[in-house]
Amino acid sequence: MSNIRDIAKVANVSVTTVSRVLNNHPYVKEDKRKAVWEAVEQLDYQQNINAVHLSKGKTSVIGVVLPYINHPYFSRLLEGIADAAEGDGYKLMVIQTNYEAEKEIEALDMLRLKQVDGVIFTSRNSPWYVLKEYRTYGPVVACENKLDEEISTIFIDHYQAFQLGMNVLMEKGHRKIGYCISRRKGSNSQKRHEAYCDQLEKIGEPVRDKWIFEKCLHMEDGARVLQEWTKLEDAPTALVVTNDLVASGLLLEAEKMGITVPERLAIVGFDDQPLAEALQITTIRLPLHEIGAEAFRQAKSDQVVHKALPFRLIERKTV
Amino acid sequence: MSNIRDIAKVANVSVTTVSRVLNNHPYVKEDKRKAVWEAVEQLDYQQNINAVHLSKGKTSVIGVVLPYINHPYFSRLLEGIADAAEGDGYKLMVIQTNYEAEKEIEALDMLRLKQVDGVIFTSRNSPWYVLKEYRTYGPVVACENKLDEEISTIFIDHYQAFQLGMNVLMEKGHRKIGYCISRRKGSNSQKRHEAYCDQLEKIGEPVRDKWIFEKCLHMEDGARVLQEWTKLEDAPTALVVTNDLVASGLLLEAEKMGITVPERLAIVGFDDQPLAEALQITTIRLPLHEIGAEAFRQAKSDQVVHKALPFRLIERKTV
DNA sequence: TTAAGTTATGAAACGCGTTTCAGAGCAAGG
DNA sequence: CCTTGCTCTGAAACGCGTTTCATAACTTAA
Repeated sequence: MSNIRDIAKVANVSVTTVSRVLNNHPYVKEDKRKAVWEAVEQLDYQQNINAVHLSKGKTSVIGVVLPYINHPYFSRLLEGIADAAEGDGYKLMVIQTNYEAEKEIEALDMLRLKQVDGVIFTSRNSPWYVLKEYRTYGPVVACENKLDEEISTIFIDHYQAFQLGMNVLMEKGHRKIGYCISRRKGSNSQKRHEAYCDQLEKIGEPVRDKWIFEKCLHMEDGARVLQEWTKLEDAPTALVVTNDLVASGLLLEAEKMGITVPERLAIVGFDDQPLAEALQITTIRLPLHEIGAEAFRQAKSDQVVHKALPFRLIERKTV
Repeated sequence: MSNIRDIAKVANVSVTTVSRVLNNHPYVKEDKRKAVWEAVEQLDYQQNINAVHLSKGKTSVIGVVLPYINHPYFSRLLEGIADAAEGDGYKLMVIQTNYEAEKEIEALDMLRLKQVDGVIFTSRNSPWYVLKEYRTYGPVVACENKLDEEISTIFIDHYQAFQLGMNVLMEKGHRKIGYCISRRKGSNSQKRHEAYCDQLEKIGEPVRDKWIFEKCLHMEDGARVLQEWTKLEDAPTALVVTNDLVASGLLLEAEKMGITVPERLAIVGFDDQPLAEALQITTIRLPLHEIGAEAFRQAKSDQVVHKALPFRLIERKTV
């Protein structure tokens, strides 16, 4: 393996000149330029990018933290990040965490150790202050509604989005409304819960714990919830559901059980994945791709910004 | 930012000793160990991983090439890779290519420049010899049925798997069978095509070009194909379909059009995604997660191995 | 003609952790 | 008492590209 100094010797110039030529800097005479390229050719020179990273103090790599790679919500976000990163000469390092704090720290440590220039949390388990602690090492961005002066955020207003979902149902006369969520802990989930409680209060309905279905993230979870729903003595007539995947599971299981949607059970999903279109699920479209793209832009910048993106209702046939 | 030499000064030892302490090597007296850790604490030392990478000549990062991040086939593969990489202290760099050759080269260049220790091609567009060219820079693995002495491969036998799909249909009396594929060019696709032709020949049926539906990868493509199918004068009675996603699109569109499955059109999918279970699609289960895991193992090893994994038919209600 | 640029080039310092090798000190085996 | 071998430590070399600074040569404006 030859290095830049070998090239310099063969081309009869200094390493500085070699570096200049390789990086297309000005102020190098044409003949030397040529000599350098010939030497590169002759010695089959391969740059060692790790030396560049060490020298420059940056890597043009962004770390992406996501709990589950194989889930359309996160896949779509990741795609948005990747599409934005591509044209910008950035690479992505993905860290699948399963919501384990250690894995999240591992991702943050990549920032601390200068392996990545920034970190994007598509979702998280670790407390907020942990992200802040690592802020000194570089940009950290989160995909949730927080206005922190150190950490950039990109989000949709989950309170309003959930409210919209509730309103659609209420306009159709529903008063007995439940909801599905992946985990209660998440900050986006909490916003949804607040909206849930507030909306119920407006119509004078109590919050019934049995109507809140946790651990709903995948299609199978939807099927499970439907089963639970059938066993409820006092069951809700409508559900606002984590995402389209869970909504699909719910809908398909309902079909199997001969439960008509929306007559006996109305469903509102989130995301507007292709699946929702195919199954004609009424849903709230979230600009996941754009959230990803903006998250990337934030991650490569040292400025702290906060941005909310719009969502909108897609009316189909489950309400 | 302090470095290892600063630590050495403060702790009154050599950099060698500091390095030994930080890496938990033996042969360091307890008092020096302590002095080093105290200095680390005092100076708030942060290792620069790029220096480590440069020095060691490896990064414990594997590059993963995939055409589309946001597709359950590739997501599931990636998940398998990630799960295997996790316990092994490896990180993953993902490159989304959209099947563009340049992007694939970019991924291979990361290997050449020592940014990654190995590269996994979950699918590719570039010709095979290109991968071989880069083999000198490190392990390259492909997820397709090729027995090359330089490049490791992990795959399922797509010829046999497709054959199985055809047989299931033929056993039910189908003779007019078509198929869907993402792109004809891929080597896995070609195996399927061979199987298709061979099986048709066995029953004396011709290969009808109109019964081969290309560019089928997503759910929407399934809906499109169903529409095309309805317009065919002489239409097949059964389709072997790219994957469960396309099969779902097909099935749901059929339902909308009032076309009964499997009576008027039988469908066999591939993968066995949760969606296939939910929609009761007969499919051929591919061990995608395990393919990913094995691909990772191959990518971190310099030995060239070839491995085929088993598949199996999951009979449900679309045949 | 002189001061002020502009072009061109290289020495040396910088970023930083790992590893080899040489050597010192000490204990166990013969 | 001597040899062998293990414990412990540090100097120096290694991996390698970038960048600053000094300098030289040549223009151009005044």
